Amino acid sequence: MRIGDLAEKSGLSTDTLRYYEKIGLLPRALRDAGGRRVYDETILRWIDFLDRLKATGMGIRDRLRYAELRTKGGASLTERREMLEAHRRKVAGDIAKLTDMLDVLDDKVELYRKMEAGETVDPAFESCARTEHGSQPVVKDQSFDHSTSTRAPADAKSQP
Amino acid sequence: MRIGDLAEKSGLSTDTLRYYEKIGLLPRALRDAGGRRVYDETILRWIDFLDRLKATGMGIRDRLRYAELRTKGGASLTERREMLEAHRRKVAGDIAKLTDMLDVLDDKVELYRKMEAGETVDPAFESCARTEHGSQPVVKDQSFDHSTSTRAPADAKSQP
DNA sequence: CTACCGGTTGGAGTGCACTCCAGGTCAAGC
DNA sequence: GCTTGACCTGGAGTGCACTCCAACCGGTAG
Repeated sequence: MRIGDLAEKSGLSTDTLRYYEKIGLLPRALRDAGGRRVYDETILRWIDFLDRLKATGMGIRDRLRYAELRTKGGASLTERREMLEAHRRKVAGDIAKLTDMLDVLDDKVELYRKMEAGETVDPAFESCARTEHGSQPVVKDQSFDHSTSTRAPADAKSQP
Repeated sequence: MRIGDLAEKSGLSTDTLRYYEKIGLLPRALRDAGGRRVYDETILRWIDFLDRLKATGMGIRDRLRYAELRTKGGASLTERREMLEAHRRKVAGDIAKLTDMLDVLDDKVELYRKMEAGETVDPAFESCARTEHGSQPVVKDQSFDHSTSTRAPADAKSQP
């Protein structure tokens, strides 16, 4: 498999694949007689996992660190596990944040619908969209880190 | 309230607040006799909502568009609602993606723990972490857009 | 033989979202 | 009166994550 095929199968551009190799996210590829990169299917698993780490908000630095550890083999298992556990906590926190936002959006959409229909909105509830006001993380889950969402002093309104 | 106080209350830096005003995310603030920005509390609601849009992955362009619509008042209600509905679909998709990733991470952490404990992993399951394999979105929700996650051809393994 | 396609390299350019800085103004406290 | 500190402006700089480009090379089809 050459870089074009891999690009197609992985969904990344050839430029991105070369860039990833340059910075060390992908191992240096074997070359054919003409100096062209040759890949086997297994690389797809790694790319797929990298992609997931990225899609779930892990920055390039951490992905790089993880890739680096991976090349060191078994000795790095513990550190890799710790990285994944830390990422798991971040992901769980993000899910909670997004789930909260879903409620906020639903309320706001509801309000806008009413206003579009010409209903007069009680001044006391004008522009009101239920926000955090201490809503507990919705994910029923033990190892969960709220540190990322402990920030807003729970203002209950939001002007449209 | 001057910009320093607002920075403290909102969690944004004074530079960011001025930058937001410059690009139009925040309305041009009133000034005191000395030309300094003066804010009232209501701006916090707007900043808070902007912050949520950002935290849930809305880019500055769209936030800008929304802010622009907001200044146009009631005539823009429908478009604003449509934007929020589109964002809701994105957020719901993101939650599904993150929830999938949670499972992947749990499996990988589990595997690493076993390997750390010295258990020999069956070669057939070596480096195996259950991935998507068609897991339905976990969010029990009707108006949901999978378009963002219809991408990977479900490769079941991922080299650690 | 040559046109063309897909690959190679190093390096420059892009877009986002800030972040920092120089050089200046203003109001209040000592 | 002078210092201090918060604020002002315009513009430059930063970090991330690509993305594009010029100039070149190698294999294959017509």
